[in-house]
Amino acid sequence: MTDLGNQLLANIFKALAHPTRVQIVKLLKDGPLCVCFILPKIDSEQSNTSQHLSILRNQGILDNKKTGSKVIYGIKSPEVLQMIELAEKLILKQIDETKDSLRK
Amino acid sequence: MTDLGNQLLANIFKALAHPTRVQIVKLLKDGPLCVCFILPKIDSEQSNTSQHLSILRNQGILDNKKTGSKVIYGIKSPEVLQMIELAEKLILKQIDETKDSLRK
DNA sequence: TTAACATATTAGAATATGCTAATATGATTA
DNA sequence: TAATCATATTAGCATATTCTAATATGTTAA
Repeated sequence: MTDLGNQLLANIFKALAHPTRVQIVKLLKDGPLCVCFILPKIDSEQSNTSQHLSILRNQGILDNKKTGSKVIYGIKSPEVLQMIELAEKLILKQIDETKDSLRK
Repeated sequence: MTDLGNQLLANIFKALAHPTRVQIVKLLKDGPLCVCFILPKIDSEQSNTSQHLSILRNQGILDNKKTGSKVIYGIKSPEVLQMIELAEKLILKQIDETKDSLRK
């Protein structure tokens, strides 16, 4: 693919390259949630969590809708869930390898 | 998953969060290659490319073996190829949406 | 054994990212 | 309309990442 394509791909990975953002995506895996529900699950300031939500939204990973004064975020690109599953699989394999190499 | 798990997941995404590193992984998709083959494909300094290879190796995404003075890098965790494919699918959908919204 | 080759490592400057604290915006309630 | 609630935005500091230039290490060839 082109340089531009690799940059776009890197941008997607960058959006997921933070533990808080991974946590947010996983929180939303079963459906959209109010920010007011997300905030207390996340161990950081309201403004910081809002910034992370905004990064995920700007990359087209999440979308949101306003209802009154509340805002509901949801997953717009379900591919990210599969990407996270693959990364989990990769990590589990690495852990198994490490265990094996300790045993012998 | 735990906080630790989200950090490990984020580390995998971080390893892919650079266009040069995406390009390297894609170069290796059909099999291992010599650094001497990779270097001229990548538009940056030798030392910089070496640093990117090292980041991918440290995250368990690539592995390498020495043969004489040459070094061969290959994909150790093929899950990353599927992760890139999913990210590509996501981007293509976004582009289609953008085209649609321009039309109407 | 010296020179050349292939790759890795290091230091440090430039840039990007993440965080906090403060403030802004917009909806709801009193 | 004033006060409060829910969320977003901004500024600026702290930290992390990226790049270049220089140098180191190990291997092969003369």
